[in-house]
Parts: sequence; structure tokens; C-alpha cells
Amino acid sequence: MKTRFAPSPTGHLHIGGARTALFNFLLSRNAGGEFVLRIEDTDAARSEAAYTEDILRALDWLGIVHDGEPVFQSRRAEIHRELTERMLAAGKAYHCHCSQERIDEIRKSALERKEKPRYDGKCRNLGLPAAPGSVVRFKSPETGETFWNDLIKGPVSFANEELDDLVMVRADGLPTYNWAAVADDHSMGITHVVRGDDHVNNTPRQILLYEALDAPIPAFGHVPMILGGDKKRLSKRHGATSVMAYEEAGYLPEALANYLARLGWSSGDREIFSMDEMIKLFSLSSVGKSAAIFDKDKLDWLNSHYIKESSPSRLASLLLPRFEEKGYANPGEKVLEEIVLTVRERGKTLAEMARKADFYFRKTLTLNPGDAKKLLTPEGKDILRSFVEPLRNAAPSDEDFNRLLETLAASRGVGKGAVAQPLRLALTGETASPGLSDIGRILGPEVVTQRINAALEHEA
RNA sequence: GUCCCCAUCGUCUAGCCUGGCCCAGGACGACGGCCUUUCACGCCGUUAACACCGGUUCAAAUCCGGUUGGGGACGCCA
Repeated sequence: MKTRFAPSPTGHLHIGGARTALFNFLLSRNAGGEFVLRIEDTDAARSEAAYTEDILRALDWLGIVHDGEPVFQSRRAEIHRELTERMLAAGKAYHCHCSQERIDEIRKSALERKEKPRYDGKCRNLGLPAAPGSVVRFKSPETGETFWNDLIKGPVSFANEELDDLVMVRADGLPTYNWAAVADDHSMGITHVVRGDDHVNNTPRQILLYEALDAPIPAFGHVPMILGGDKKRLSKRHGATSVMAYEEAGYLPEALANYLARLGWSSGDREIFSMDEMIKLFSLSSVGKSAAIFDKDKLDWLNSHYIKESSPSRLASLLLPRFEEKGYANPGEKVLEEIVLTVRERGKTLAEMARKADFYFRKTLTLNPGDAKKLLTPEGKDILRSFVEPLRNAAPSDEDFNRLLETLAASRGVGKGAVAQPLRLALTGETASPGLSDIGRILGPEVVTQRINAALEHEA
């Protein structure tokens, strides 16, 4: 088995493409086959090397590894030319001299008549030679039916009369998508073509091309689309669609990969899969046939699951750049890991964790006026003052701190929460935070005292 | 418009091929509760679906037909 992922470098690798790549990867690895990457860069105007880089980086980040070096379609012109000659020589293709204007006219009037636009075959039997500006068209069978048993959708068939004579080679000599894909998949020995649903209509054309080439026809599998919340094809307006945007937003690669796999594929009731487990369990027959809506909430859940499972040292090294970006000094591995431990279960993404850990690093805190007004009342400051002495020297253990809260609360006849909140605001600038004894330990007595004093001086 | 595909809780899905174990299971979310120094985490519980119509059958989410709805494709883009 040999599968491939064949993106065109005309944009970032997006969620849908990543899932297609993942399925190809899982399929081939499951069967012990090969998985290759082919960059379809025949559209010189829109292709950019930077996008190729992005695609490579994104696949690598997700843990989707291809075999061998990436293949660039633009460098296979010789093979394409050869195969085109073969088709021409066999009378399976012909030169077409119809002008762009004529083609546009045909399409326009067909649409006006509410018909399916298609080439009328004017040059089909003229035996025209190649000429400047001419294209090569496929002599598509006019009768019969093209059928294949889709690996995901099951039996699919098209009446050949629905298909017109597609352009194989453009006027500039470069092959069009359908022809290049067939020529490459054939010459590269691809056995299984797994791609997006939007290619279903190309498949009968491609099968006809294989037949004309007298080449073995690969198995096809069409993965359903990923939709946005409005059931429209997922696009930028639904939010982030590029894979690397998810890295920036603080998602773990295993979470995204797991989520993407479960979007369309399933294995019983199971939700959590490592890449190895997915490889072991994957099968195209358990990929659903219907489109799926991208659900960020579920991705978030998976991400927090994997964050909770990650070691503090891994999270610390992932978080460090986010702190350095804000100009904070590296407090050292040990402290960083302690900080991580206090925010690991409080953030769904690395970005959220960093945000919740921000107060540890700040030189001075900015108190929300509303919170300050509510908590730094004369009584609140009085409570705060009572913390000064006990916290002056060493940070108490969690147990001792809890006892301190109890004592303070009891002496005032209030709950522990009532005494903890002013201190929380003083130490973190927030009313929600990690546990106070952890914070006290990480900040150290000096900073704790300093922050309490700053809060005491705060004018409501 | 034409062609192709799809149709189970709000969402991802199991079950469908090989009808009965399904008055439909799991997960996310939402809601409620417990835990608790706050916020989370965790735990417990609740909510909610076989699109519709007809047929086959003793029996249909499961098989067949139709309807409706949704998506995709109709480029010298990929």
C-alpha cells in the first residue's frame, strides 16, 4: 500500500487538509505501507515556498511523518510530457484550438439555460496539430458509466455523458490538476487515493484517464468535509483554520491530532487515542460518510486532558517562550514547574495557562477597581494586616496556612473565604487564582509582604 | 439549474452490512449537586436524537422506495 497527501502550496495547511493527511498516514501505517508527500505546485502564480514550509512544519508538529523526501509536482514535467504524448499518440487526447472567449461563451449560455456547463467537443475530431495557445483535451467516452467502490462512501457511479472533454494540458504547457494528479499517482505507484469529499466529481474523470492510459486504477476513498457551526464549509470566518494557528493558541499537537481523527472516525466508545493507538485501530470502514462540524469545545476538552497528562517539565518548556515574549525573566526550571503545577488544571490551552500565571511575574499588580472597592474596605484591609505578621518570614505549609485562615475567620466570625479573598486580591490582583499557600510558597515571603503592603496603600 | 454525496441527542459519534439484546449507548456542551480559601480539577446526576411518508416483515434506527432538508462539484484552480 502506498498513500499520499498532495496539498497545493497556495495557503497554510488547514484543519481539513491536516485531517486528510492524518487519515492517509494512519491508513498506510496501519497496513505497514508507505505514505508520501507531494506538493502540487503547478499553479506558479499562487504557489509560494513559504506555504510549503508551513505545510511541512504543520505536519511535523502534528506527528504526521511522510516517507522519503517531498515530491514537487513542478519538477515532474518530463513525466507529464511523456504521458501526454502517449495519450495523444493513442488517440485518447487531442489538441484544441478553441479560444478562451469561446469557452467562456459556452459556459455563460449553458448557465443561462440552467444547464451544466460543458465543452461541446468542437475540436474533438478535427485532428488539429499543436499550436501556440492551444490546449490538450481528453477524449472522454461519450457513453457508458464509470463506477468505483469508494473506500468510504461505497458504490458510486457517474454517467459518462455527464463528463466533458477536460483540459489535460494548459496553453502554457503545464498539466491541469486532474491530469497531473493521475500522471503522478500512476507514475509514483500510489495504490490508495484518500482525499476530501470535494474531489468526488473528479474521480470518474480520473478513472477514465487511468483507463485511457491502460494503467491500474487505485482505490479511492473520499473523506467528508469539515463544516463550521453554520454547516458551511469551514473557512476563516469560522475562526482559526490553519494548523499552526492552533499551536500559537496553545494547543498540544496530540490533542489536535486526536480531535481530528475523531472527527469522522471512531473506534467504539473510545475518545482518547495516542498516535500509535490510532495507527493500530484505524480503518477507513469506520470513517463516517457525513460531514462533521468542527467543535472547538470538544477540542478544548481534549487539550485540557492532554495538558493534565503532560509532565510539568514539558509544560514548563512550552510555556517559557510565552513568558519570555512578555519580557519576564526565566525564574528557573524548578520554580517554573511549580508554577505549572498550579495552573495546569486551570487552563484549557497553553495560552490560557500563561495568562493565569501572569501575576507570578509582574512587578506591580493592577487591581480591578470593582474588586478593590469590594475587598479592600477598612475591614478588608484590617484582615490583610493580620496576614502580615504570620507571613513575614517563611511561607507556611498548606496545612499551617489553612489553620491560619481558620483562626482568622473564627476570630471575626466569618467564613474562610471572607478572609482569603482580600489576600488573594493583594497577591494576584484577581479574585480567582490558584491556591494561596502555593502562591505564597512560589512568590516567597518578601514579595508576599511587598504585595500586601501595596494593597494596603491602595486608595479605593 | 444539472450531476454526485449525505441524513441517530445542540455537537462528535456507537448501533445499520449480518433486522429482535435499542422505549437507542458513549463523549463534548449545557444544567443541577458534592468537594472547596477563590477559580478550576475531580466525582455524582439530569437534559437531549433514530428528518418525514410509504413498503417488506411476526418484528425496522437497521432492508426497499419516495419526499424533504443539507453539503459538494460543475475552471486552461487545486
